[in-house]
Amino acid sequence: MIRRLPTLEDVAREAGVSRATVSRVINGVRNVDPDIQSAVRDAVARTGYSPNRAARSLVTRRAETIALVVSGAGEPEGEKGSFAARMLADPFFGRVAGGVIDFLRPRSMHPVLMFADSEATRAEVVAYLRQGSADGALVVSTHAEDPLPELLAEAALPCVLFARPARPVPVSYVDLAHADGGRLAAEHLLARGCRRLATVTGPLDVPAGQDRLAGFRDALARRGHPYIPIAEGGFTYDSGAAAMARLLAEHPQIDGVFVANDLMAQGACEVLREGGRRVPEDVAVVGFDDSSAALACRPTLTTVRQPMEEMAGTMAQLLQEHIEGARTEPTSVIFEPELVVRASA
Amino acid sequence: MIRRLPTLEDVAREAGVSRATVSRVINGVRNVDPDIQSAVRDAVARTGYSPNRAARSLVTRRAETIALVVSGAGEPEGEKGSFAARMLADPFFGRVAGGVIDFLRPRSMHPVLMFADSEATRAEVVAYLRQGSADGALVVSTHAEDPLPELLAEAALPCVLFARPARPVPVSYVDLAHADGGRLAAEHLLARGCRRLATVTGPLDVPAGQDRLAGFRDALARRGHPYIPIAEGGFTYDSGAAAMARLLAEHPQIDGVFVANDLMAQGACEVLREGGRRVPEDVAVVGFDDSSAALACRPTLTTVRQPMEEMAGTMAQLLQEHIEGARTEPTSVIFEPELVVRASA
DNA sequence: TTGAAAGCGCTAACAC
DNA sequence: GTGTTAGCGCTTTCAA
Repeated sequence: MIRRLPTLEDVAREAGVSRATVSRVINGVRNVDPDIQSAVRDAVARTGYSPNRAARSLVTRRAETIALVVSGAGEPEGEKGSFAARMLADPFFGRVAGGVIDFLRPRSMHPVLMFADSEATRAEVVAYLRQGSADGALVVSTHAEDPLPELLAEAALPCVLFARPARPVPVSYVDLAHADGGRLAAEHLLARGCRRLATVTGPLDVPAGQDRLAGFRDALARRGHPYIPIAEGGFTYDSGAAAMARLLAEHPQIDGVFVANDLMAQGACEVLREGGRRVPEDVAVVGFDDSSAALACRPTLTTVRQPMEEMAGTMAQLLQEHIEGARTEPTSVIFEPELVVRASA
Repeated sequence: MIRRLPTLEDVAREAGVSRATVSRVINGVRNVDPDIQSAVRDAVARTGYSPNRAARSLVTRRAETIALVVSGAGEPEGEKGSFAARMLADPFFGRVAGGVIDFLRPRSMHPVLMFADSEATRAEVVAYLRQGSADGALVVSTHAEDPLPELLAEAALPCVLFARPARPVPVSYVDLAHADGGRLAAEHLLARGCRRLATVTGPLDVPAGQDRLAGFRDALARRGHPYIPIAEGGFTYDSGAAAMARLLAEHPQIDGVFVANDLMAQGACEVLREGGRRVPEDVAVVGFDDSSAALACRPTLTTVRQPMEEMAGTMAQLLQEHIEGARTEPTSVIFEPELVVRASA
């Protein structure tokens, strides 16, 4: 019995052929005699061989690994925990990661999880890719002005973003037609009879926040509602609750509100309830994303669905094409949102 | 300008020294003249060199990567999405992953995320480690009778489990003194005056479910409460709601309930509210975990805190020791729970 | 269709 | 304290 792990050489000897032949069989290259093929396979089984990834990567120059990176600004470590912990607790990230993984798994690939929220950690991401530890990156930015996409683009490293960057950068991305989502929300609220509308927006320095608001406003303006009170939130539960409270204090007559994501909508519903408003009887609420928060919320949220798993899958697909060189130009793929009607509006 | 990435050779030439010397500087090996050190560093900066991971791994036999694997039984793909998506949405997993990442990050390591819920995917995990793609595995099992720990142990692959396996396996693990947690819950409920207690348990085929129940029962028995109605749940929101409904139907007089995790407690609170019970005035509720669900729940949950980030950090630490050979025998580290009093009890 | 041989970029003896 | 050299295990021309 050999004490080290079996190598190609061992298998070759066992099968009575050369290393090259074993390699061909393993990699499914044609032009190998069927008899020899099965002899090799037997030898592989007998020796319990499995190819050494490092050795293979060294010559193919492929890590067969991709990085899933969550990139944010360097926020203070709140009591909600580290950046990584906060992101992992966010249902939005969960759906994106799930979509990526479901695309990768059938291909026997597994993502490396990275969190970047400082210059040092961003540099680490770039270094990781440069040294060939991963072939490309899927990046989810949580903030406007995130410098990572540019760093990656400058280094000519394959990457695909989830959502359009705030400033133009020559990289591929997948995104949602956020404005259409805002319109959907406006039309639904109007259709159910709401007349005193307001909105809790996302951060107004990121495209998703801006576009959802723009679409909502635009649809309302076209129906004769030129002015809508707004309160800006930060896509978190707490910020949604706080924004709702402000709105309620200044405009107690509100009968319908569009909240730019589900997590904030959950916070808003809570504030509404504490303020003695029934949802949807007194105030109808429409959320955004259709994340797990939409179902966890009481009442369950009527929301604008973002097909995140699909978007994430496409993102991974695009990255693979870039890595393989099948696609060289930056590409964007935009998905359409869909209204999901539940109890809150 | 060279078109390929710079190699050690390039840096050596640039600095006028040998490859070995550059390697020494890069790896911080002593016995290098300070002048030469800085000359090398300059050359590294000038060439923009970064070491090729595959080449290094090939000779060091270290991937400098660990796998974070979530292992479950092959459940049908419910409408809640794939296995990966479900796990990612679970606040329990989020805290574990966050803890692992926070341990790894300062060490410039990044975990590879793997999900195993079938024989094929479990084999993939084993193969991944065997081929040296990762040096070890951190495994979180979601089910009793998970065969993965045994597979890993048999292959002598470094791994550490989160929670004691249902059947004894010679591997290291971190865990909580679950029974003590159950006791804490019982004492708190009794102390606040509850006399008609009940409990929603976790799955009774896993140690965590059994032990929490045993501790709860034990503490009550010692105080003269020999019989407690129970309803078994599956650690999910829905199962908690369903179990609570059963309990309420059969024992409408209940005035206090210990629910074996926060997610189920959230579901239980919802059922209680729908059933016209005020929490905690009519029925006090104590959860378990102190996950994000505890804060999201209305009222906020009084719960038994599991220091998961710390446990996860220790798990990663143990794995590193095993990988480095500093630790060879299976080890267990048990943490103590703590009661966190909030609004629900 | 198969084999021989040349590296991929790096580390680690070993020699100086 | 530094350089020389021998591989690590694999893929891939190039010949046969």
